[in-house]
Amino acid sequence: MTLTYPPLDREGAEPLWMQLMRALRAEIESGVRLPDQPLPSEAELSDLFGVSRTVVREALRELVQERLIYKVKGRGAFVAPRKTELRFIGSMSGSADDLRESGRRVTTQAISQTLGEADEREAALLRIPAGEQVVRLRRLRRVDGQPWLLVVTALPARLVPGLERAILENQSLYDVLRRRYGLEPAAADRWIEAVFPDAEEAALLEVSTSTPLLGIESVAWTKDHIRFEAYYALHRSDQTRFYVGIR
Amino acid sequence: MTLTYPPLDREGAEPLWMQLMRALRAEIESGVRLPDQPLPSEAELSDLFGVSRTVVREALRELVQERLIYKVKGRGAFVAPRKTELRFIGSMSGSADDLRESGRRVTTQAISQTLGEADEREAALLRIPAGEQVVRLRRLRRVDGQPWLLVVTALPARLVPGLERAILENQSLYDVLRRRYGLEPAAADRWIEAVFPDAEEAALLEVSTSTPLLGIESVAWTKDHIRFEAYYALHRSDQTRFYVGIR
DNA sequence: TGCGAGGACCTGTCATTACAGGCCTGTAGT
DNA sequence: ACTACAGGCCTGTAATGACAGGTCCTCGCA
Repeated sequence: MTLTYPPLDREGAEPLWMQLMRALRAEIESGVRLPDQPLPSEAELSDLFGVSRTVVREALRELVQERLIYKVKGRGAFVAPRKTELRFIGSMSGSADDLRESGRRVTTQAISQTLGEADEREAALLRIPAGEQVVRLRRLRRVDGQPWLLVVTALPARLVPGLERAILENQSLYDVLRRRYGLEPAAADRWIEAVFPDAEEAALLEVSTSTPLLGIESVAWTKDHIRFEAYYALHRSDQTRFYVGIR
Repeated sequence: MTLTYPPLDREGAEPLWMQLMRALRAEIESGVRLPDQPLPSEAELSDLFGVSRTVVREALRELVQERLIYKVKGRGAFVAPRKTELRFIGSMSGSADDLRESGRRVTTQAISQTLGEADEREAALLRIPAGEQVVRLRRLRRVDGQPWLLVVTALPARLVPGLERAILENQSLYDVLRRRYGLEPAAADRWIEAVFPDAEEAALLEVSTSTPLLGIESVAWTKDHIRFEAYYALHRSDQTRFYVGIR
Protein backbone atom coordinates (compact mmCIF):
# COMPACT_ATOMS: atom_id res chain seq x y z
CA MET A 1 0.00 0.00 0.00
CA THR A 2 1.89 2.96 -1.24
CA LEU A 3 0.64 6.48 -1.42
CA THR A 4 0.44 8.36 -4.66
CA TYR A 5 2.31 11.58 -5.09
CA PRO A 6 1.89 14.64 -7.24
CA PRO A 7 4.72 14.88 -9.74
CA LEU A 8 7.62 17.09 -8.72
CA ASP A 9 8.14 20.42 -10.38
CA ARG A 10 11.01 20.20 -12.78
CA GLU A 11 10.93 23.77 -13.99
CA GLY A 12 13.79 24.93 -11.86
CA ALA A 13 11.50 26.34 -9.22
CA GLU A 14 13.23 24.45 -6.48
CA PRO A 15 15.72 21.59 -6.38
CA LEU A 16 14.08 18.22 -6.68
CA TRP A 17 15.65 16.99 -3.47
CA MET A 18 14.12 19.90 -1.58
CA GLN A 19 10.66 19.19 -2.94
CA LEU A 20 11.05 15.54 -2.05
CA MET A 21 12.28 16.44 1.41
CA ARG A 22 9.23 18.62 1.93
CA ALA A 23 6.88 15.90 0.76
CA LEU A 24 8.40 13.37 3.13
CA ARG A 25 8.55 15.83 5.99
CA ALA A 26 4.86 16.65 5.53
CA GLU A 27 4.00 12.98 5.73
CA ILE A 28 6.06 12.46 8.84
CA GLU A 29 4.79 15.52 10.64
CA SER A 30 1.19 14.88 9.69
CA GLY A 31 1.45 11.56 11.45
CA VAL A 32 0.80 9.46 8.36
CA ARG A 33 4.06 7.71 9.05
CA LEU A 34 4.49 6.48 12.60
CA PRO A 35 7.66 6.54 14.68
CA ASP A 36 10.13 3.77 13.91
CA GLN A 37 8.19 2.77 10.83
CA PRO A 38 10.37 2.28 7.77
CA LEU A 39 10.24 4.71 4.89
CA PRO A 40 10.21 3.26 1.38
CA SER A 41 13.71 2.24 0.38
CA GLU A 42 15.81 4.62 -1.65
CA ALA A 43 15.16 2.60 -4.76
CA GLU A 44 11.41 2.67 -4.16
CA LEU A 45 11.41 6.41 -3.57
CA SER A 46 13.35 6.80 -6.81
CA ASP A 47 10.60 5.00 -8.67
CA LEU A 48 7.71 6.60 -6.80
CA PHE A 49 8.87 10.13 -7.48
CA GLY A 50 10.59 9.49 -10.74
CA VAL A 51 13.94 10.86 -9.65
CA SER A 52 17.41 9.42 -9.32
CA ARG A 53 18.76 7.89 -6.16
CA THR A 54 21.06 10.91 -5.92
CA VAL A 55 18.04 13.12 -5.30
CA VAL A 56 16.53 10.69 -2.83
CA ARG A 57 19.72 10.44 -0.82
CA GLU A 58 20.12 14.22 -0.71
CA ALA A 59 16.57 14.58 0.61
CA LEU A 60 17.06 11.85 3.21
CA ARG A 61 20.34 13.39 4.27
CA GLU A 62 18.54 16.62 5.14
CA LEU A 63 15.85 14.78 7.06
CA VAL A 64 18.48 12.91 9.05
CA GLN A 65 20.10 16.24 9.76
CA GLU A 66 16.77 17.55 11.02
CA ARG A 67 16.43 14.46 13.16
CA LEU A 68 13.14 13.59 11.54
CA ILE A 69 14.40 10.21 10.37
CA TYR A 70 17.29 7.91 11.10
CA LYS A 71 18.96 5.37 8.88
CA VAL A 72 20.30 1.93 9.63
CA LYS A 73 22.75 0.47 7.19
CA GLY A 74 21.41 -2.66 5.60
CA ARG A 75 17.87 -2.08 6.81
CA GLY A 76 16.52 1.24 5.71
CA ALA A 77 15.39 4.65 6.86
CA PHE A 78 12.93 5.05 9.70
CA VAL A 79 10.79 7.78 11.16
CA ALA A 80 12.49 9.16 14.25
CA PRO A 81 10.53 8.89 17.47
CA ARG A 82 8.51 12.05 17.93
CA LYS A 83 10.48 14.48 20.02
CA THR A 84 8.76 16.54 22.61
CA GLU A 85 8.16 19.85 20.93
CA LEU A 86 10.90 22.24 21.89
CA ARG A 87 8.95 25.01 23.44
CA PHE A 88 10.64 28.07 22.16
CA ILE A 89 11.66 30.45 24.88
CA GLY A 90 13.79 33.14 23.33
CA SER A 91 16.78 34.33 25.22
CA MET A 92 15.18 37.66 24.41
CA SER A 93 11.85 37.46 26.08
CA GLY A 94 12.50 34.44 28.24
CA SER A 95 15.56 35.61 30.06
CA ALA A 96 14.28 39.15 30.28
CA ASP A 97 11.14 37.92 31.99
CA ASP A 98 13.14 35.77 34.34
CA LEU A 99 15.30 38.67 35.30
CA ARG A 100 12.36 40.97 35.77
CA GLU A 101 10.75 38.40 38.00
CA SER A 102 13.87 38.36 40.11
CA GLY A 103 13.42 42.10 40.63
CA ARG A 104 15.89 43.53 38.17
CA ARG A 105 15.29 46.38 35.81
CA VAL A 106 15.44 45.35 32.17
CA THR A 107 15.39 47.94 29.40
CA THR A 108 15.74 47.62 25.66
CA GLN A 109 17.21 50.31 23.49
CA ALA A 110 16.84 50.32 19.71
CA ILE A 111 20.18 51.16 18.12
CA SER A 112 18.94 51.01 14.55
CA GLN A 113 16.12 49.65 12.43
CA THR A 114 16.89 49.46 8.73
CA LEU A 115 16.04 47.80 5.47
CA GLY A 116 18.93 46.07 3.76
CA GLU A 117 20.12 43.08 1.82
CA ALA A 118 20.68 39.75 3.53
CA ASP A 119 24.32 38.82 3.87
CA GLU A 120 25.61 35.31 3.34
CA ARG A 121 25.11 34.21 6.91
CA GLU A 122 21.61 35.56 7.23
CA ALA A 123 20.64 34.17 3.85
CA ALA A 124 21.88 30.74 4.82
CA LEU A 125 20.07 30.81 8.14
CA LEU A 126 16.81 32.08 6.69
CA ARG A 127 17.12 29.93 3.56
CA ILE A 128 16.63 32.90 1.28
CA PRO A 129 18.86 34.14 -1.55
CA ALA A 130 21.64 36.43 -0.45
CA GLY A 131 20.66 39.97 -1.30
CA GLU A 132 16.98 39.55 -0.56
CA GLN A 133 15.58 42.43 1.44
CA VAL A 134 15.62 42.01 5.20
CA VAL A 135 14.58 44.21 8.06
CA ARG A 136 17.50 44.47 10.41
CA LEU A 137 17.08 45.45 14.04
CA ARG A 138 19.96 46.25 16.33
CA ARG A 139 19.04 46.44 19.95
CA LEU A 140 20.84 46.77 23.22
CA ARG A 141 19.39 45.31 26.33
CA ARG A 142 20.42 46.49 29.76
CA VAL A 143 19.97 44.96 33.17
CA ASP A 144 19.94 47.45 36.01
CA GLY A 145 21.42 49.96 33.62
CA GLN A 146 24.40 47.76 32.76
CA PRO A 147 24.78 46.72 29.11
CA TRP A 148 24.01 43.07 28.93
CA LEU A 149 23.05 41.89 25.47
CA LEU A 150 23.46 43.22 21.95
CA VAL A 151 21.26 41.65 19.31
CA VAL A 152 21.21 42.02 15.56
CA THR A 153 18.02 40.52 14.25
CA ALA A 154 17.24 39.98 10.57
CA LEU A 155 13.78 39.18 9.25
CA PRO A 156 12.73 38.73 5.61
CA ALA A 157 11.12 42.03 4.66
CA ARG A 158 8.31 40.39 2.72
CA LEU A 159 7.17 38.62 5.91
CA VAL A 160 7.21 41.72 8.10
CA PRO A 161 6.38 44.74 5.91
CA GLY A 162 6.80 47.97 7.78
CA LEU A 163 8.55 46.46 10.77
CA GLU A 164 11.48 48.79 10.20
CA ARG A 165 9.23 51.66 11.24
CA ALA A 166 7.67 49.97 14.26
CA ILE A 167 8.42 51.22 17.72
CA LEU A 168 10.07 48.33 19.50
CA GLU A 169 11.54 50.20 22.41
CA ASN A 170 10.87 48.17 25.54
CA GLN A 171 8.41 45.98 23.70
CA SER A 172 8.74 42.29 23.07
CA LEU A 173 9.63 41.61 19.45
CA TYR A 174 7.86 38.28 19.58
CA ASP A 175 4.68 39.95 20.73
CA VAL A 176 4.80 42.26 17.72
CA LEU A 177 5.57 39.41 15.36
CA ARG A 178 2.69 37.38 16.68
CA ARG A 179 0.07 40.11 16.91
CA ARG A 180 0.91 42.06 13.81
CA TYR A 181 2.23 39.43 11.45
CA GLY A 182 0.83 36.22 12.85
CA LEU A 183 4.28 34.71 13.18
CA GLU A 184 4.38 32.23 15.99
CA PRO A 185 7.74 30.63 16.72
CA ALA A 186 7.51 26.87 16.90
CA ALA A 187 11.16 25.94 17.11
CA ALA A 188 14.63 27.30 16.64
CA ASP A 189 18.20 26.30 16.01
CA ARG A 190 20.91 27.96 18.06
CA TRP A 191 24.63 27.98 18.11
CA ILE A 192 26.68 29.27 20.98
CA GLU A 193 30.27 30.34 20.71
CA ALA A 194 32.82 32.46 22.46
CA VAL A 195 33.80 35.51 20.44
CA PHE A 196 35.47 38.85 20.71
CA PRO A 197 33.46 41.95 19.94
CA ASP A 198 34.57 44.37 17.28
CA ALA A 199 35.27 47.95 18.29
CA GLU A 200 31.70 49.17 17.90
CA GLU A 201 30.17 46.24 19.69
CA ALA A 202 32.67 46.57 22.49
CA ALA A 203 31.81 50.24 22.88
CA LEU A 204 28.09 49.54 23.08
CA LEU A 205 28.57 46.79 25.62
CA GLU A 206 31.18 48.83 27.48
CA VAL A 207 33.84 46.17 27.45
CA SER A 208 37.25 45.94 25.84
CA THR A 209 37.66 44.19 22.52
CA SER A 210 39.61 41.44 24.28
CA THR A 211 36.74 40.50 26.55
CA PRO A 212 35.31 37.17 25.49
CA LEU A 213 31.59 37.31 24.99
CA LEU A 214 28.93 34.72 24.47
CA GLY A 215 27.74 34.82 20.89
CA ILE A 216 24.43 33.21 20.16
CA GLU A 217 23.37 32.61 16.61
CA SER A 218 19.76 31.69 16.22
CA VAL A 219 17.18 31.07 13.58
CA ALA A 220 13.51 30.64 14.38
CA TRP A 221 10.70 29.25 12.31
CA THR A 222 7.01 28.61 12.53
CA LYS A 223 5.31 25.25 12.58
CA ASP A 224 4.97 25.57 8.81
CA HIS A 225 8.76 25.76 8.59
CA ILE A 226 8.72 29.37 7.60
CA ARG A 227 12.02 30.74 8.78
CA PHE A 228 11.21 34.24 9.85
CA GLU A 229 13.95 35.37 12.19
CA ALA A 230 17.69 35.09 12.43
CA TYR A 231 19.64 36.84 15.07
CA TYR A 232 23.10 37.10 16.41
CA ALA A 233 23.33 38.06 20.04
CA LEU A 234 26.40 39.11 21.91
CA HIS A 235 26.14 38.48 25.57
CA ARG A 236 28.09 39.87 28.46
CA SER A 237 28.50 36.82 30.58
CA ASP A 238 30.82 38.37 33.12
CA GLN A 239 28.15 40.46 34.79
CA THR A 240 24.91 38.69 34.25
CA ARG A 241 24.72 35.05 33.39
CA PHE A 242 23.15 33.79 30.27
CA TYR A 243 20.69 31.03 30.70
CA VAL A 244 18.09 29.05 28.87
CA GLY A 245 14.92 28.38 30.72
CA ILE A 246 11.98 26.11 30.24
CA ARG A 247 8.66 27.25 31.46
CA MET B 1 52.19 26.13 -5.88
CA THR B 2 50.27 23.07 -4.89
CA LEU B 3 51.21 20.74 -2.13
CA THR B 4 51.87 17.09 -2.77
CA TYR B 5 49.84 14.51 -0.98
CA PRO B 6 50.39 10.92 0.02
CA PRO B 7 48.08 8.64 -1.92
CA LEU B 8 44.86 7.71 -0.18
CA ASP B 9 44.38 4.20 1.15
CA ARG B 10 42.01 2.32 -1.10
CA GLU B 11 41.99 -0.92 0.84
CA GLY B 12 38.70 -0.32 2.52
CA ALA B 13 40.35 0.90 5.69
CA GLU B 14 38.30 4.05 5.68
CA PRO B 15 36.12 5.78 3.13
CA LEU B 16 38.06 7.92 0.73
CA TRP B 17 36.03 11.00 1.54
CA MET B 18 36.91 10.62 5.21
CA GLN B 19 40.60 10.39 4.48
CA LEU B 20 40.37 13.42 2.24
CA MET B 21 38.42 15.32 4.88
CA ARG B 22 41.12 14.52 7.43
CA ALA B 23 43.88 15.65 5.10
CA LEU B 24 42.15 18.95 4.42
CA ARG B 25 41.26 19.46 8.04
CA ALA B 26 44.85 18.90 9.08
CA GLU B 27 45.99 21.55 6.63
CA ILE B 28 43.43 24.04 7.81
CA GLU B 29 44.06 23.49 11.48
CA SER B 30 47.82 23.52 11.10
CA GLY B 31 47.52 27.00 9.69
CA VAL B 32 48.92 26.13 6.27
CA ARG B 33 45.74 27.50 4.80
CA LEU B 34 44.75 30.91 6.04
CA PRO B 35 41.24 32.16 6.78
CA ASP B 36 39.20 33.18 3.75
CA GLN B 37 41.79 31.70 1.42
CA PRO B 38 40.30 29.53 -1.29
CA LEU B 39 40.78 25.79 -1.29
CA PRO B 40 41.59 24.14 -4.59
CA SER B 41 38.47 23.72 -6.66
CA GLU B 42 36.59 20.46 -6.58
CA ALA B 43 38.02 19.54 -9.95
CA GLU B 44 41.56 20.28 -8.78
CA LEU B 45 41.11 18.26 -5.61
CA SER B 46 39.82 15.41 -7.74
CA ASP B 47 43.03 15.45 -9.75
CA LEU B 48 45.34 16.07 -6.80
CA PHE B 49 44.05 13.14 -4.81
CA GLY B 50 43.05 10.97 -7.72
CA VAL B 51 39.44 10.58 -6.65
CA SER B 52 36.11 11.46 -8.19
CA ARG B 53 34.30 14.69 -7.58
CA THR B 54 31.76 12.66 -5.61
CA VAL B 55 34.40 11.96 -3.00
CA VAL B 56 35.61 15.53 -2.94
CA ARG B 57 32.11 16.88 -2.46
CA GLU B 58 31.36 14.46 0.36
CA ALA B 59 34.55 15.54 2.15
CA LEU B 60 33.81 19.23 1.67
CA ARG B 61 30.28 18.70 2.86
CA GLU B 62 31.57 17.39 6.17
CA LEU B 63 33.99 20.28 6.53
CA VAL B 64 31.19 22.76 5.90
CA GLN B 65 29.20 20.94 8.54
CA GLU B 66 32.10 21.34 10.95
CA ARG B 67 32.25 25.01 10.07
CA LEU B 68 35.87 24.68 9.02
CA ILE B 69 35.16 25.90 5.50
CA TYR B 70 32.40 27.71 3.71
CA LYS B 71 31.40 27.56 0.07
CA VAL B 72 30.23 30.24 -2.31
CA LYS B 73 28.45 29.18 -5.43
CA GLY B 74 30.34 30.17 -8.50
CA ARG B 75 33.50 31.03 -6.58
CA GLY B 76 34.75 28.13 -4.57
CA ALA B 77 35.37 26.84 -1.07
CA PHE B 78 37.18 28.94 1.50
CA VAL B 79 38.76 28.43 4.89
CA ALA B 80 36.35 29.67 7.53
CA PRO B 81 37.64 32.48 9.71
CA ARG B 82 39.22 30.98 12.76
CA LYS B 83 36.61 30.89 15.45
CA THR B 84 37.54 31.82 18.92
CA GLU B 85 38.17 28.52 20.56
CA LEU B 86 35.02 27.48 22.33
CA ARG B 87 36.31 27.18 25.82
CA PHE B 88 34.66 24.07 27.00
CA ILE B 89 32.90 24.53 30.29
CA GLY B 90 30.87 21.45 30.91
CA SER B 91 27.49 21.89 32.45
CA MET B 92 29.01 19.40 34.84
CA SER B 93 31.96 21.20 36.26
CA GLY B 94 31.21 24.68 35.03
CA SER B 95 27.75 25.14 36.39
CA ALA B 96 28.60 23.28 39.56
CA ASP B 97 31.46 25.67 40.21
CA ASP B 98 29.24 28.63 39.54
CA LEU B 99 26.67 27.41 41.98
CA ARG B 100 29.25 26.64 44.60
CA GLU B 101 30.62 30.13 44.21
CA SER B 102 27.18 31.49 44.85
CA GLY B 103 27.18 29.67 48.16
CA ARG B 104 25.10 26.63 47.35
CA ARG B 105 25.92 23.09 48.31
CA VAL B 106 26.54 20.84 45.31
CA THR B 107 26.92 17.09 45.73
CA THR B 108 27.32 14.33 43.18
CA GLN B 109 26.07 10.84 43.72
CA ALA B 110 27.15 7.91 41.56
CA ILE B 111 24.13 5.82 40.64
CA SER B 112 26.01 3.25 38.64
CA GLN B 113 29.31 2.70 36.85
CA THR B 114 29.28 -0.15 34.37
CA LEU B 115 30.89 -1.61 31.28
CA GLY B 116 28.54 -2.16 28.38
CA GLU B 117 28.02 -1.94 24.66
CA ALA B 118 27.44 1.39 22.96
CA ASP B 119 23.90 1.87 21.74
CA GLU B 120 23.09 3.50 18.43
CA ARG B 121 22.99 7.01 19.79
CA GLU B 122 26.24 6.76 21.70
CA ALA B 123 27.94 5.06 18.78
CA ALA B 124 26.85 7.82 16.43
CA LEU B 125 28.00 10.55 18.77
CA LEU B 126 31.33 8.94 19.55
CA ARG B 127 31.83 7.78 15.96
CA ILE B 128 32.46 4.20 17.03
CA PRO B 129 30.73 1.04 15.90
CA ALA B 130 27.57 0.22 17.81
CA GLY B 131 28.37 -2.52 20.26
CA GLU B 132 31.88 -1.34 21.09
CA GLN B 133 32.59 -1.41 24.78
CA VAL B 134 31.87 1.78 26.68
CA VAL B 135 32.14 2.76 30.29
CA ARG B 136 28.82 4.16 31.34
CA LEU B 137 28.43 6.43 34.33
CA ARG B 138 25.13 7.44 35.78
CA ARG B 139 25.29 10.25 38.25
CA LEU B 140 22.86 12.44 40.10
CA ARG B 141 23.82 15.93 41.08
CA ARG B 142 22.06 17.77 43.84
CA VAL B 143 21.98 21.43 44.75
CA ASP B 144 21.25 22.13 48.38
CA GLY B 145 20.02 18.57 48.65
CA GLN B 146 17.48 18.95 45.85
CA PRO B 147 17.90 16.70 42.80
CA TRP B 148 19.00 18.89 39.97
CA LEU B 149 20.73 17.00 37.20
CA LEU B 150 20.89 13.39 36.07
CA VAL B 151 23.67 12.49 33.70
CA VAL B 152 24.42 9.35 31.78
CA THR B 153 27.94 9.53 30.42
CA ALA B 154 29.44 7.07 27.97
CA LEU B 155 33.15 6.85 27.21
CA PRO B 156 34.90 4.38 24.89
CA ALA B 157 36.36 1.76 27.23
CA ARG B 158 39.63 1.53 25.32
CA LEU B 159 40.30 5.21 26.05
CA VAL B 160 39.56 5.02 29.76
CA PRO B 161 40.52 1.52 30.98
CA GLY B 162 39.47 0.95 34.54
CA LEU B 163 37.32 4.05 34.80
CA GLU B 164 34.34 1.90 35.72
CA ARG B 165 36.09 1.16 39.02
CA ALA B 166 37.20 4.73 39.79
CA ILE B 167 35.68 6.59 42.68
CA LEU B 168 33.99 9.60 41.17
CA GLU B 169 31.82 10.59 44.06
CA ASN B 170 32.06 14.36 44.46
CA GLN B 171 35.03 14.50 42.14
CA SER B 172 35.15 16.23 38.80
CA LEU B 173 35.05 13.73 35.96
CA TYR B 174 37.05 16.04 33.77
CA ASP B 175 39.80 16.22 36.37
CA VAL B 176 40.02 12.44 36.34
CA LEU B 177 39.99 12.27 32.56
CA ARG B 178 42.74 14.84 32.31
CA ARG B 179 45.01 13.56 35.08
CA ARG B 180 44.61 9.86 34.61
CA TYR B 181 44.00 9.51 30.88
CA GLY B 182 45.40 12.73 29.44
CA LEU B 183 42.09 13.57 27.84
CA GLU B 184 41.67 17.30 27.54
CA PRO B 185 38.41 18.56 26.11
CA ALA B 186 38.95 21.04 23.30
CA ALA B 187 35.42 21.41 22.00
CA ALA B 188 32.00 19.88 22.14
CA ASP B 189 28.71 19.69 20.32
CA ARG B 190 25.54 19.99 22.32
CA TRP B 191 21.89 19.66 21.66
CA ILE B 192 19.20 20.91 23.96
CA GLU B 193 15.66 19.68 23.94
CA ALA B 194 12.63 19.50 26.15
CA VAL B 195 11.79 15.97 27.18
CA PHE B 196 9.80 13.97 29.63
CA PRO B 197 11.62 11.66 31.99
CA ASP B 198 10.84 7.98 32.09
CA ALA B 199 9.62 6.48 35.35
CA GLU B 200 13.07 5.76 36.76
CA GLU B 201 14.49 9.14 35.81
CA ALA B 202 11.47 10.88 37.26
CA ALA B 203 11.90 8.99 40.51
CA LEU B 204 15.56 9.93 40.80
CA LEU B 205 14.86 13.57 40.06
CA GLU B 206 11.77 13.50 42.27
CA VAL B 207 9.40 14.87 39.67
CA SER B 208 6.41 13.44 37.87
CA THR B 209 6.81 11.88 34.47
CA SER B 210 4.81 14.76 33.01
CA THR B 211 7.25 17.40 34.15
CA PRO B 212 9.18 18.76 31.19
CA LEU B 213 12.90 18.62 31.70
CA LEU B 214 15.80 20.07 29.86
CA GLY B 215 17.67 17.33 28.04
CA ILE B 216 21.22 18.06 26.99
CA GLU B 217 22.99 15.75 24.62
CA SER B 218 26.68 16.36 24.35
CA VAL B 219 29.75 14.92 22.79
CA ALA B 220 33.23 16.16 23.63
CA TRP B 221 36.49 15.68 21.83
CA THR B 222 40.14 16.59 22.16
CA LYS B 223 42.10 18.86 19.89
CA ASP B 224 43.10 15.74 17.97
CA HIS B 225 39.42 15.10 17.28
CA ILE B 226 39.32 12.07 19.53
CA ARG B 227 35.73 11.85 20.65
CA PHE B 228 36.00 10.62 24.17
CA GLU B 229 32.77 11.48 25.93
CA ALA B 230 29.10 11.50 25.14
CA TYR B 231 26.53 12.30 27.72
CA TYR B 232 22.87 12.85 28.08
CA ALA B 233 21.86 15.08 30.93
CA LEU B 234 18.39 15.59 32.27
CA HIS B 235 17.99 18.88 34.00
CA ARG B 236 15.38 20.08 36.42
CA SER B 237 14.81 23.59 35.26
CA ASP B 238 11.90 24.36 37.53
CA GLN B 239 13.95 24.61 40.68
CA THR B 240 17.38 25.61 39.60
CA ARG B 241 18.01 27.20 36.27
CA PHE B 242 20.23 25.70 33.71
CA TYR B 243 22.81 27.99 32.32
CA VAL B 244 25.87 28.02 30.16
CA GLY B 245 28.70 30.11 31.45
CA ILE B 246 31.89 31.43 29.98
CA ARG B 247 34.82 31.94 32.21
C1' DT C 1 38.61 55.68 -20.62
C1' DG C 2 34.51 53.27 -19.82
C1' DC C 3 31.46 49.61 -20.62
C1' DG C 4 29.40 45.51 -22.10
C1' DA C 5 29.74 40.92 -24.13
C1' DG C 6 31.95 36.70 -23.91
C1' DG C 7 34.21 33.05 -21.98
C1' DA C 8 36.67 30.53 -18.38
C1' DC C 9 35.94 28.67 -14.08
C1' DC C 10 33.32 27.28 -10.21
C1' DT C 11 29.63 25.11 -7.42
C1' DG C 12 24.82 23.09 -7.51
C1' DT C 13 21.96 19.71 -9.29
C1' DC C 14 20.78 15.37 -11.43
C1' DA C 15 21.13 10.76 -13.80
C1' DT C 16 23.24 6.36 -14.24
C1' DT C 17 25.97 2.51 -13.09
C1' DA C 18 28.58 -0.50 -10.13
C1' DC C 19 30.02 -2.91 -6.23
C1' DA C 20 30.94 -3.63 -1.07
C1' DG C 21 29.07 -5.00 2.98
C1' DG C 22 25.35 -5.12 6.67
C1' DC C 23 20.85 -7.27 7.72
C1' DC C 24 17.27 -10.58 7.41
C1' DT C 25 14.89 -14.66 6.04
C1' DG C 26 13.97 -18.94 3.89
C1' DT C 27 15.74 -23.34 3.08
C1' DA C 28 18.48 -27.33 3.02
C1' DG C 29 21.14 -30.27 5.69
C1' DT C 30 22.15 -32.28 10.17
C1' DA D 1 14.30 -29.04 16.14
C1' DC D 2 18.37 -26.61 15.20
C1' DT D 3 21.97 -24.63 12.48
C1' DA D 4 24.43 -22.90 8.65
C1' DC D 5 24.37 -20.82 4.44
C1' DA D 6 22.68 -18.68 0.30
C1' DG D 7 20.34 -15.10 -1.65
C1' DG D 8 17.69 -10.93 -1.66
C1' DC D 9 17.22 -6.35 -0.05
C1' DC D 10 19.13 -2.31 1.78
C1' DT D 11 22.42 1.53 2.54
C1' DG D 12 27.30 3.23 1.85
C1' DT D 13 30.73 4.37 -1.29
C1' DA D 14 32.52 5.60 -5.71
C1' DA D 15 33.08 6.90 -10.68
C1' DT D 16 31.45 9.36 -14.60
C1' DG D 17 29.02 12.51 -17.41
C1' DA D 18 26.06 16.35 -18.14
C1' DC D 19 24.12 20.86 -17.73
C1' DA D 20 22.40 25.15 -15.17
C1' DG D 21 23.62 29.22 -13.33
C1' DG D 22 26.71 32.34 -10.47
C1' DT D 23 31.31 34.90 -10.46
C1' DC D 24 35.00 37.16 -12.32
C1' DC D 25 38.33 38.59 -15.67
C1' DT D 26 39.51 40.03 -20.23
C1' DC D 27 39.13 41.95 -24.50
C1' DG D 28 37.18 44.60 -27.98
C1' DC D 29 34.26 48.33 -29.08
C1' DA D 30 32.44 52.88 -28.41
